[in-house]
Amino acid sequence: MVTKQDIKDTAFTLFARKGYAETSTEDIAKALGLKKQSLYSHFKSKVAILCEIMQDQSYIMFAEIGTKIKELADQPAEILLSGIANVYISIFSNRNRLLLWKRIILLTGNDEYREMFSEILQFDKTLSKDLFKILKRNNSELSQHDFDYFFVSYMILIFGYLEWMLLNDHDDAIFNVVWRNYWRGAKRQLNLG
Amino acid sequence: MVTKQDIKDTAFTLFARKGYAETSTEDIAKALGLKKQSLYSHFKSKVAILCEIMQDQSYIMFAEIGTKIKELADQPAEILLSGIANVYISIFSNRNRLLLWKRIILLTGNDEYREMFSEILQFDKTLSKDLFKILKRNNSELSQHDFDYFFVSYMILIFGYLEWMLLNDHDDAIFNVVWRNYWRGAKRQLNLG
DNA sequence: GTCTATAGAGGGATAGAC
DNA sequence: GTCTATCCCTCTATAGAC
Repeated sequence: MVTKQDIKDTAFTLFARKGYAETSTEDIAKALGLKKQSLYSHFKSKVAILCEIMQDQSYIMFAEIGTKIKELADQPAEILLSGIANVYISIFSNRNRLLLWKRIILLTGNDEYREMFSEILQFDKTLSKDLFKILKRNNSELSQHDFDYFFVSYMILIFGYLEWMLLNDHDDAIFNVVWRNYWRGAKRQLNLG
Repeated sequence: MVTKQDIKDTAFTLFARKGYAETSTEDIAKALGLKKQSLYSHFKSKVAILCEIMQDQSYIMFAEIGTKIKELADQPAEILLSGIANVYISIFSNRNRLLLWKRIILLTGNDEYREMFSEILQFDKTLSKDLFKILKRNNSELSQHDFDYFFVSYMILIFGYLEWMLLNDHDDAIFNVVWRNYWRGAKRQLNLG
């Protein structure tokens, strides 16, 4: 017997590799040894499968990053920030997860799906607020303005590295070099250098 | 009368905003005031439209970056490298162009399209070779190994910023800050600092 | 929960008149 | 070069038997 989770796992892989529109309900069912009609006992529509998958995925991401922030809140800024960057990398070392997130970002370019995933993609707003509070604690001179500029370059580093991981495998040595060079500039933005 | 270029322009916009699979030949024809069957006098298939569009787009990109490299080959490294980064940004300030390129990268995750666009996406290999030659000219101590590490971080900066532009508009002030911080670390990688 | 049957819409593409 | 007519296929989804 096929469970809801089985369907989500299989659809996750297919949506990630082929794309949502390019994956038919028949593709999903076939991979599970089912007829496509049987999926409708578990989900009311195809898009409902994608929605549940993305809810699970965003929950995982929010939880992992939230945990790491709590764990490192009292550490020096570099430890905290490189720690969070490494959580992003560890989460998206799962190639299918990386592909699916990239696809979801582009789905929101389509009116039909814009509302559906916009909330999930706003996580950086939450992260920005949390980080500012923590960094301000150890450095009361830090202005919102300076932090905002820093945060953009921090996101660019992370998303740039994730983009690179689309075409290359993650490589700790490379990321460490990239991080060290990045941090040399960033710590000045945070008035730490 | 509708020209081939009209069809490419309209399809370009629709493919970029909705996605290739999500755009039907009828969508394209309707936007042009045509019946979908009329497109087949100009193109032999739907995918042929996408291929021609991407050939045009890659030609534009290769030409603009190639021209800038020649123009700045004798300038100091920072002028050359920030100049090329700015050409990328200027090219992809066209939001539809940025969306379409991101979609093409993901299309190659689909077996059906892998071969079709893999060549276009290898441009960074050419760029890497050209830049190494130029930088080596002014700094004969530069090793391939050091350059490779530098080049990864350079691509991460550019692609990270393009990713950021997906969700925000380009902002010269922000890019300049990001670039300055980046360059502080990068010039050491190139033994210039 | 899985199946068969089927609805009903929309997809890409071709033939041939004008 | 654009049209109408048409083909054949695939798609999502529902109804109802087991």
